[in-house]
Parts: sequence; C-alpha cells; structure tokens
Amino acid sequence: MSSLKQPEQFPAADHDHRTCINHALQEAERYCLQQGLRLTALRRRVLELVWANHQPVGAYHLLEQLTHEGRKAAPPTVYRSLDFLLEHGLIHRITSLNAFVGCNHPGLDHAAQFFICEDCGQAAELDDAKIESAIAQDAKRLGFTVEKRTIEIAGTCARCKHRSP
Amino acid sequence: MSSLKQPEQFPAADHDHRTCINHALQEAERYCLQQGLRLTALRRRVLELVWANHQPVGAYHLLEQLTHEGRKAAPPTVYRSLDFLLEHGLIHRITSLNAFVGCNHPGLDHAAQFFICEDCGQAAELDDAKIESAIAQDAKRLGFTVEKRTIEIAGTCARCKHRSP
DNA sequence: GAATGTTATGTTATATTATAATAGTATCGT
DNA sequence: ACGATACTATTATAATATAACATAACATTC
Repeated sequence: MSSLKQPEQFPAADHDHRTCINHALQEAERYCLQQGLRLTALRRRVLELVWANHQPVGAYHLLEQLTHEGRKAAPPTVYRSLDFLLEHGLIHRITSLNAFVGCNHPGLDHAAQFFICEDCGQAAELDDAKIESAIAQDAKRLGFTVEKRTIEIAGTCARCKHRSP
Repeated sequence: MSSLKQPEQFPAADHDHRTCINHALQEAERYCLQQGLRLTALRRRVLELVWANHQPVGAYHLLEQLTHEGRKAAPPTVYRSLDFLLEHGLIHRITSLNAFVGCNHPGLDHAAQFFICEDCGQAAELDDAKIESAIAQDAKRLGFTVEKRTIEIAGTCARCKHRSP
C-alpha cells in the first residue's frame, strides 16, 4: 500500500540531494493543490529550507536564514509556517531535538519512527508495521486511545561508525 | 527476569499514592547506598516531588515548590538534581512534554515506553519486548547503533475516556 | 470593482525551558 | 585536621516557543 518515495534507510552519502528537494517541493505543490491548501511563498521557502539536507533543522536556524535573505521574519513567522507544514504532513517534528525534518510521503497517514545519528545529524524515517502493531496492542490492553506517537531512536549510523571506529 | 514493582498499566484512581512515594524513596535509598551514590537532601526532595503523582512534572514547577519551601533554589539547582536522578535511572525524562516522571524500577537497564494521557496527564511506563526487538531489528538492518530511545505515546487513557465520552 | 469576510503575515512582547560560568560549601577518606 | 572531591548557590543568559494584537493579501459576493 504505502509506496514510499524515499527508501527506509539513511540517504546515501553521494546522492543528488537537489533531486530530493525538487521532488519534495513538487509533491508538496501537488498535494496542496489537490487539497485546496495554500502553499504560499513563505511556506514553500520554509519547506525548502527544512529540506536543505536530511538533518532536522531548528526553528531559529530557519529564522536566521529567512532574515539573511532579506525577508522580515520573527519567530511566529517561522512557527506558523512550520505548523502549517506539520499539520498537513509535509514535515515532521523531532521532539527530542526540537527540530524539524522533511517528510517523504505527505498526506499518507503514517506512524513514523526516526533513527537519528548523533554524529552526522542525519535522520532516517521508517514506518515499521511491527512497532506500530506492538503499540496498538499495548494500547488496546490499556484501553488507551492513541493520538500522537513520538518514536525517536538516537545513536550512530553505519557510515559514521565506519568512519570513526 | 524483570520484576517491575509497579504494574505495566495506569495506576488505579483509588490507589494509596503515599505507598508509591515511600516505595520509590526507599528503593532510591537502597540503590544509592548499594552503588555508593549520594542521595542528598536536595536530590531526595526533588525525587519526592517528581513522585508527587503519576504525572510528569516540569523543572520549573519543581523549582517553584522548592522555593515555596524556603529553600534557595535557581534553575541549575533543579536541573542538576534531575540530571543525577536521570543518570541513575531514578526518573525518566518525557521529551515531548519537557517533563520528568518517577521510574518504578531504578537500576534496571530498561527501554521504557510511555503512554501519556492528554486529559488527566497521567503516564504509564511500559517495557514491551516486542517494541524493543522491532527497533533492534530495524537498527540491525540499518547498521545503526542505538543509544537512546524516546518512545512516547500520547492519547486518552481508559478512565478519561469513560468519564467524558 | 468596492465592500466584506477570511486567511496569512508582521510586530512586539514575553513565557518557558535549559545551560554556562564561577564561587562557595559540605562531605569523605586519610 | 587537611586536602581532594563532590555538591550547591548565584548570576546571567541562551534557546525554544507562544500570546496578543495589528496589518496585509486574497477571494467572494454583490
């Protein structure tokens, strides 16, 4: 069912990241058009900046970049755009880092798990059905209704492990 | 193997919470004595305050309470105690709430998952081997070394669901 | 195409959470 | 009692996030 555009792994070191960005923006535009949402210049730019790489980005980093570009921006400027992007599944929030990262399959209601390298900062988004079902099972046992899942695994990715043993 | 003192569920509404607190403090004292750690008055009091109920507590809330008790305290006072308690597994941090909650089985190296009710604020700590192994499996596939897990499920607990349908 | 409603953004101020840096105090082992 | 170590106090500030309100852009309907 869920055909993820990005594979369930860490992005290769040598991948052409412009492709990622372009794809993400195209998807976002397609999605917003389809849903009747307004992907304004600001929101589009924030999304693009979040997608600058595969590392979660902090709100104030984004703010700084917007300011440097000459745009008048204050914290709410950024947070509101982030809220919009979050609400429509175009980005995810990484709670443990107070940061935001692009989502590779907007619209799709999915429960994401993040593996985050503490060395290079890159994050991989997974959607592991086993984890999902285990949580669902626990919830059922507890009589608990799940609203939001925060599943963030920090550690060291394969590349960084090999680089500095 | 792991014999948890608190069951893997939400605490009953009518349980005698002083028992929880007393037990937690006793366990902490036992553990610190055994490990040669110093559970100072401040640390003990912070632990007690964290255990005041089964809801995660914010650092500044603790600070306020300490201040009201006449103790001279500033943010670092609290955060250092919290760091100590965290480091030795006497409390857990709930990242998604920026808050802290008592741990019912200190010392035991366990991967905790939290189910947090957005209505009453209570949190239940689980240690589900299925979730654990699923994550381990993903990590293996990615060549990822796990350091820290943040697994926090927000929603509505059974009691709150029944109370306000 | 002006009036009106709606959504998005700008602006100011401030709340909330967390840490850096340094000095002082208690505690422990000898 | 003494020196080493671990803990705490104090001040200042960093980093993250939101409240409250004003203005601007856009879109509809008349």
